[in-house]
Amino acid sequence: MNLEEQIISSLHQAFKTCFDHNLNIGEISLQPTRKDFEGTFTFVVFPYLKITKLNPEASGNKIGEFLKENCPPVTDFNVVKGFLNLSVSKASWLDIFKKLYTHPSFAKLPANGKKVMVEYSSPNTNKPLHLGHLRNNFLGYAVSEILKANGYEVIKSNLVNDRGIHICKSMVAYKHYGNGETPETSGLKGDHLAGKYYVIFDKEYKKQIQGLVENGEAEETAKKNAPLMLEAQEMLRLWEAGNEEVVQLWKTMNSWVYQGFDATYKKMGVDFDKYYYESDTYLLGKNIVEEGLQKGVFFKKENGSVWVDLSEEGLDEKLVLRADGTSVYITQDMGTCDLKYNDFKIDKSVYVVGNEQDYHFDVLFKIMRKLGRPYGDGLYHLSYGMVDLPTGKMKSREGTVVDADDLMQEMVATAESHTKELGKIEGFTQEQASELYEVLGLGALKYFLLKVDPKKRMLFNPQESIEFQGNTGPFIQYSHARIASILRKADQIGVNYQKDGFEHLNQLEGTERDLIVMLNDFEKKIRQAGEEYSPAVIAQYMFDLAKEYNRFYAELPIFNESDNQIQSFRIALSALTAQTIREGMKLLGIKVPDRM
RNA sequence: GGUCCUGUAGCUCAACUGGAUAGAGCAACUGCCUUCUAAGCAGUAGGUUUCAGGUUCGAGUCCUGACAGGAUCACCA
Repeated sequence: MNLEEQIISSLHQAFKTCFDHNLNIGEISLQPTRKDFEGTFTFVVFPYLKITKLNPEASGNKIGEFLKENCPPVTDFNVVKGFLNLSVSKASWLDIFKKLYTHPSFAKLPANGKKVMVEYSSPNTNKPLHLGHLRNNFLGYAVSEILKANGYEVIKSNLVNDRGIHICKSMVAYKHYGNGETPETSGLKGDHLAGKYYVIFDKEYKKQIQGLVENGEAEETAKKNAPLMLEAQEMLRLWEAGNEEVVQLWKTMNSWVYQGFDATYKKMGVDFDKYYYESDTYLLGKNIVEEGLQKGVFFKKENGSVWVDLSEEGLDEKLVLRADGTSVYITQDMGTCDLKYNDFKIDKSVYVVGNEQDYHFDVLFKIMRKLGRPYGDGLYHLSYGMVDLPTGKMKSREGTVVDADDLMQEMVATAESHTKELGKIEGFTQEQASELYEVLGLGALKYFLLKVDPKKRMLFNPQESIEFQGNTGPFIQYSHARIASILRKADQIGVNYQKDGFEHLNQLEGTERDLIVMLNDFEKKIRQAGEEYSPAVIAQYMFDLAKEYNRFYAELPIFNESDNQIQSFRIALSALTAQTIREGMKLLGIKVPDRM
């Protein structure tokens, strides 16, 4: 039983004894005491006045007295209005510290025997990744790590959108204007090469439309009849028919793109356990349409198209199969949904996809539940908001996208110049230095994108994201490096801080206590982040923890402390903080340096 | 137009899910490097939580209605 549970149990007892009332344990909750008041936990008595039949002040006092007498960790209390503030003994905090410090895997909850798949990234293969993908990838990776820490077995998957009209556009443009260019001859990363031709397609296509319009065609028909568009559509048809030449070009260009993506993923520090390719899955789902018809979940219209009626669920009728019997987007998503389950027997399936697809996933999940899938309740759309630029929305065709590779490179370069300016890397080898720049640059970027609640749209201001002060990744990394420095020194001069150097300690400063309180919260934060699928919870916690540590660091001496026990305790407290920062940042996919 | 999301300090974000005097960072200003990393710490200033009602001991949080921004409503993906 942890401290909070212990106090809650005593509160339960208090109501029984003082007011002869059996309070439901689950209904009792404590909240942190506000900084301006004495105490650590606060119990709000307002909701219970009908039970106590006393005024708020008297109720608080009566319960407080009981706890002081009967709950050993509670040493004191005060009542302000209806708020009962509880102080906890130093010994309890020291106990908690010892427990955390000697607990080998405090950052991981026990396995719960459940499997979850997290699908994220899911790129199109016609262009390189951009800023929006960065948010997606960092989120997906971090949520996977967080779910692992919550005891799930996690399968990270990537559903690659490798076929369709978009890649055909790149292929058509390449055929016309490529002159046999390859990543090798052009010096371009494969994904950037494909993207280059996607842009060329759009440019030439627009010229053709303009030409047609000038010849008197309406814009609508011009868009449909432009030769390049017709050619792309024909290419898609040929691809589906298995035309050898087209398939060959498709394979070649996609393989270039994958090489490019691999490099980008590596730099981002994300990975996948399972790749799905849409070229393999796009025909799936038709059998489910059949099943749905038989079960009466779907119905057929006169022209042969198949629909689902979700009006009872507050949505509309939705098409699941075209009149000509071909699939739509949701058809294959139904199929892939089953495929994932059949492959891994997962209990939960998380889709990290932007909020512009809220409606689509709402429909998909409702359909799968209507069909009675065993994993139906485990389907979750982790919907995240767009990333805006100060100049407005990113539009790939207008060239206002922020390229992922460029941005990461820029962040690393900024980290480098900033670090050199501060002149703190004496004695670093060239290799160590560039490793540090990577860690800092990417740490800054990841933290910037992860600290915001996923579901909110966010503004990406290049200037601010590059800041290294305040609520940033490097600030947290810096706090870790400071501690690492202390530990090096402690090892060097032979201070024992492993377990028993502070066994008989019986005093505790306020900042030390505040730090322990915060460290003790880690498990709760991991749980909350898992329940809410929100790395932002961890990010916020990391910042608060680092800030608390820096306060401790500034206020209290360590190596100038004359009392050996206090000294080794402070070093141990620092070590535990470092470990918590390391584990927490790992959940965000951010590395922490030992020196910076 | 229907549906959904968002609206908090000049800017970027929090607020433990209904609790006390709404908190951080950036930007501005003031202190602190002869103690362990100043990428730090302490402090000052900055608010009618978009607006109007309602629910109750108590509302940034819940309900209703405005207003603003965004997404979506394809036999596209």
